[in-house]
Amino acid sequence: MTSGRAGANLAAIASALGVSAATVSNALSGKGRVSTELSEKIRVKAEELGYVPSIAGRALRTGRSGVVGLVLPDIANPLFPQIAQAIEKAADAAGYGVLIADSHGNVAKQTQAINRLIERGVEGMVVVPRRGTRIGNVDCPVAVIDSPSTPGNTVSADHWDGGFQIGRHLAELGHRNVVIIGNNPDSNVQNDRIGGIRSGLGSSAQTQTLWIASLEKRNGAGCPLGVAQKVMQGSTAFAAVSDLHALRALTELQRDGINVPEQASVTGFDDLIWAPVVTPALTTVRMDMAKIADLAITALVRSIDAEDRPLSGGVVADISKVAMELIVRRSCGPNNKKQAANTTSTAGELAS
Amino acid sequence: MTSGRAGANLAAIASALGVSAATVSNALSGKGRVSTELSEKIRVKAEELGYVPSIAGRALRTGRSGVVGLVLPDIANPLFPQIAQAIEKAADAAGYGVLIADSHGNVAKQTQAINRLIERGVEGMVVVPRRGTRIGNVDCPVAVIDSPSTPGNTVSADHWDGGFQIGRHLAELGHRNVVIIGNNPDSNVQNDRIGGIRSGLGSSAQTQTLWIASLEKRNGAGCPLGVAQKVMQGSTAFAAVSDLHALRALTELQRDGINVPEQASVTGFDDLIWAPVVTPALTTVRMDMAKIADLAITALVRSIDAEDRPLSGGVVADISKVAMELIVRRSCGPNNKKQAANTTSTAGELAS
DNA sequence: CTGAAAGCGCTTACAG
DNA sequence: CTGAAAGCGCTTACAG
Repeated sequence: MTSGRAGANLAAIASALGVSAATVSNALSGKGRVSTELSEKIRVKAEELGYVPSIAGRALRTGRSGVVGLVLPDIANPLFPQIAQAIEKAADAAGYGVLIADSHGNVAKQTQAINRLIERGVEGMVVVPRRGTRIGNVDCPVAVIDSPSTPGNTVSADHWDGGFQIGRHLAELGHRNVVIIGNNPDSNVQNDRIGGIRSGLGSSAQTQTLWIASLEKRNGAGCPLGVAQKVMQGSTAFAAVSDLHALRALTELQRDGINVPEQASVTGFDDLIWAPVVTPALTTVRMDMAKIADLAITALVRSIDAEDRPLSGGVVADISKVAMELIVRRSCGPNNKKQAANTTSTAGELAS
Repeated sequence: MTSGRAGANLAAIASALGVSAATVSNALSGKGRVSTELSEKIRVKAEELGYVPSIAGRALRTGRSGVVGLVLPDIANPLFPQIAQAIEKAADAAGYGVLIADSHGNVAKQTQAINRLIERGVEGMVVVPRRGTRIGNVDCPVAVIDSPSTPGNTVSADHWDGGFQIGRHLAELGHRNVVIIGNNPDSNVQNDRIGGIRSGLGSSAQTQTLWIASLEKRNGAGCPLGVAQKVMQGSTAFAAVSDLHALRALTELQRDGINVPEQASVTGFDDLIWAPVVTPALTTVRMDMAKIADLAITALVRSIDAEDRPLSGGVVADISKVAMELIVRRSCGPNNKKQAANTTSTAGELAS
């Protein structure tokens, strides 16, 4: 906040023009208390001197930093880049800069990250909480992006509806025996998605849930999911709560000689970067990140403006859930008994 | 930068204790000009009042914002999360906050992003430039992370060496006919990697390069790479310059009935999140992001300290390239003529 | 060891 | 329409 690396400050412009700093300030902020001609002269001079306003000076005077924080549980998570990008864009449009913080690791780190952000003077923050964390008692407005079923949530995708769309799509393709693949049964987001999938499939469908975390605890990280076996046992579709798990299922099926989508359909979630790239391309569901970010930032800014330098901050209350969009790609085909039976033997030949 | 949401500022502590603000400042900054007992009393009082120093006040006085910028060409790129995370961590360790900026789109956006960062008072910035961009004439120290062969580069992975390790590994496994998969021939990073791969394979190997961008321009986005056909024509390995392209090749091979690694090996680059998760797990090469980030931030901070509020900034000069680490996983096996010949017919059956 | 004073750059009532 | 003055919170010589 050295401001004038380029040298000029308000006073410099003022003295160069023989006017007061107050007038320069008024002219540049365009509040209209200065004559048009003088304003114009000041603007030109400012440009000429390469004037860059000092955020520090302004912040000190107004108590506003023009910066919000973004707390992410794990920046390396493949979904968060989308969030970060959307938040940055929305914040920028609202005139705010974005300071990032990674709550990587544990809840203590999250609290620490939040505190550091406060020390750095953020006016508010958007936080994507760690699993099972409640954000309480933060000294500034907070918008929480999590899951509609999480208390204190501000905005999020309608994960349940996303699941419902997937489930309905599979049902329409004729799938009646579906394996749902989740990672962690403690995740609100995952449970919302799974609930939606089940509901979308309808009561006539058989479902079972494969929890990767439990499986890996038993068999070691990176162990096979055993999806090919599920196909032998009659399952015709795999609905994963993330494109990452869908990818895992897809490649394991292929490696074991099962044709996707002829013998088994695979769906994911989130439209991650590889979804359109793999063969066959993944059917998935996408959240409208831009909209979520807009809502989060709008709510945050409203709260910041409403408070207008109070002594206590707080959590912005529940607002809305954003619809998800189904993206149908080739990994998902009709359940065709004859073909499935047909290819089982071929698969057998190849698998060994 | 409202500082005292919690209320207390230096003056409040001072008057509560009947001392001067200067003394409080000295005590809290620990520069040792205050008696131990008084220091302790001040520290306790500060804690009690929930004192949070005003960055704005300090910044205005010292001319230092304690913030650096991070400019990324596309936050949604799967590799950048790792960069962002590492930079955030390194900056945090050095006492700096990180303001993010996305130069998404074009070069004009990049310039604009840089300017906005300057307006926000960053003391320096780390930039991962857009392809083919030179960063010049920025009003603060800049560390550039790109490729050793890019002029003005500050730190980066040794992409050539990473390629070399991949190439040598494939050569040791007996591969003599390798397809290199790149995206864009204009990328310094990709060219470095490809040069390394060729060199690692040695002069006895036949190589050809498949440029995805050109292919897609002819055949449309998401078109098949035709990798199975390459196998029929005698290629036994595919070395991609990114795990994303490796994944594309892998799934396409599997979909076309080619067994990986028995009939063809596949390697990637960057150890992206799915590399260990797919079946077979991808052999790849990883950059030491933590080290790269440390070097970038160290160089940046040194430059910031050296300048100590000059009128001109500039680019931190060339420094170093960081070794890459080969990660061998199952996607990569020995070239075994007999087995390859053996499975070709099976592949043929399935392919149609 | 402690304090009084000045000043970083800005904005905002308030006077004129 | 324009200006003089005060003050946001901090740190840093300088005196004592």
